[in-house]
Amino acid sequence: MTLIDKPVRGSSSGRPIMALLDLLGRRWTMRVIWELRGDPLSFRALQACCEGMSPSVLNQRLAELREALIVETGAQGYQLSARGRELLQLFSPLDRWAQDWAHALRSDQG
Amino acid sequence: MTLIDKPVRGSSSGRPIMALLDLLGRRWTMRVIWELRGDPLSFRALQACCEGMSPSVLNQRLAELREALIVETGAQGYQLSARGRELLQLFSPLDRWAQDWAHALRSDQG
DNA sequence: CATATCGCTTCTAATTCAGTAGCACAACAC
DNA sequence: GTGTTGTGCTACTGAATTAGAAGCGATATG
Repeated sequence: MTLIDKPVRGSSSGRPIMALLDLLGRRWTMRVIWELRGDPLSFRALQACCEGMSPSVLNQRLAELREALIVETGAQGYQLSARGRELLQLFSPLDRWAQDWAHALRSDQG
Repeated sequence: MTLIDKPVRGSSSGRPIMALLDLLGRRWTMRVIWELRGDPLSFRALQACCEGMSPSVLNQRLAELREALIVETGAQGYQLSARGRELLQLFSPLDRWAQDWAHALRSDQG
């Protein structure tokens, strides 16, 4: 039973996008992918990047991301797989969007 | 103190992208945005779309997304704001990516 | 009046996450 | 050999988040 077929947390539809949204909708998951956008990082470097997130959760996320073939372990530590870099590129526009968004929030509420 | 300025869960950097990743990295958040890609949905319709997610959590997510100006309430129920639809468009390629991904996972593990 | 549907609240239990301490291993110095 | 340092990672307990069911007040329809 693969990661895709088994009933995903909060989704038993089996549709890949639901499985993906569930995977990404776990605390720190997108952040970890984001932090691996550059050079490979060691476990402890990743931990430091993510403001000291718990090693237990980091290890869990890394296991999930490795099982999902998004992250792999290389000689210099953890890095995105080719597929993972593809996914990251889909996120790249988020950075720009987030800046506009922050500006709008400040105008609206601040 | 705005949503952007206050120390975001797991991030005190104040960088918009971190605030965004934190917001999206909560259970059901991306799923709710995804389910609102079409017509407006009522509270209970959204709940049904999301396989019966807890009304307490749904209400909490809707409040967060409204505060973030991503979701708004219209005559026919909840809908994405213009900004929210922009964000959704950044997600659209995810659907395609997820299908390739599912195929790869099945080849690799299934 | 009764009935139904709606958004939403309240409550408790289950799950997940946070945070600290520390283990096992390897690479170095001595 | 011993000691030190750094690594990936585990184990544990308490805190935070989520799940799940029940139901309230409001509105609409008969």
